Amino acid sequence: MKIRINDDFDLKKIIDSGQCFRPAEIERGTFRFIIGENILNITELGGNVYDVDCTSDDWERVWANYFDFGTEYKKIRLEMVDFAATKPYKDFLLKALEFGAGIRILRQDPFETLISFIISQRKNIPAIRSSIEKICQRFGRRVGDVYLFPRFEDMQSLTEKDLEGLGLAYRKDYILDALLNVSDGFLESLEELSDTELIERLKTIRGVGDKVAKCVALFAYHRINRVPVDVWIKRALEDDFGGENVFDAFGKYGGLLQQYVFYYKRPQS
DNA sequence: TCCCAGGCGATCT
DNA sequence: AGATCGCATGGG
Repeated sequence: MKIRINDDFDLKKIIDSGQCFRPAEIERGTFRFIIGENILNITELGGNVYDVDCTSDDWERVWANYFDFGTEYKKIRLEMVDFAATKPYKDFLLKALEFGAGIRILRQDPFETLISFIISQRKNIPAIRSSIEKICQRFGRRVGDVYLFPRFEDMQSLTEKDLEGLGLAYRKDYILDALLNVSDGFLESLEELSDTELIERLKTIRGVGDKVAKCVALFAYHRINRVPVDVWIKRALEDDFGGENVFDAFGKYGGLLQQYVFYYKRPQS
């Protein structure tokens, strides 16, 4: 099925912006995304046209939400460009907003996002991907040549021993504590909470601090005003913004701006 | 080889 | 409340 997408939509940038770990460019111009038990192969045909290997029903039901087509990213980006132009650090900001044009914030699965960002601490992105892929292969259901990310039910009775050999190191305990907490609709119940309450609840899980909680809030619960501050954002704040927290100034889009800055600041691997 | 990674919890002041 | 430190492992 062919589709046309007129808004900001750059698959490679979305994948390389550090918000997700499993999606990949499997052939030149063809990308694979997975959410739940849904697998999508999407190919760039040029001229804002894409080929997708799903039904129009699944596109509307699953993928339009996942790619957040209800939000106009180009419009927001241009608003941010106008606002950035009034700032003393505009040179860096304008370059970041241009460089990252096409980035969107995916609406990802909360359980996968939580486990993934617990793993992410003190790891580089290739190492994170490696650990997550091993988890999928060991505990996830196989669909063709793809392993789904395991559901909570697939992991709930795991012990520390089951988590060996996955490159998790001290994070094993954190994942086990997350599994203890994440039951009986815990993650679903967070949907209705305010941003600050959501983050506080997530931080009750061992191994979830401010940074990981904000990543989950931003990437799974779509709280696009929450700003995870990692080493790269810290560096940008010091190197490029004179220590001033620019993200506050952008208010409700702070988390989105954070994503542009992260993508611009982090060297491409 | 060596450095460092989308941090966190414990332990101080 | 804020600063410092150890942490296990793997990727570049």
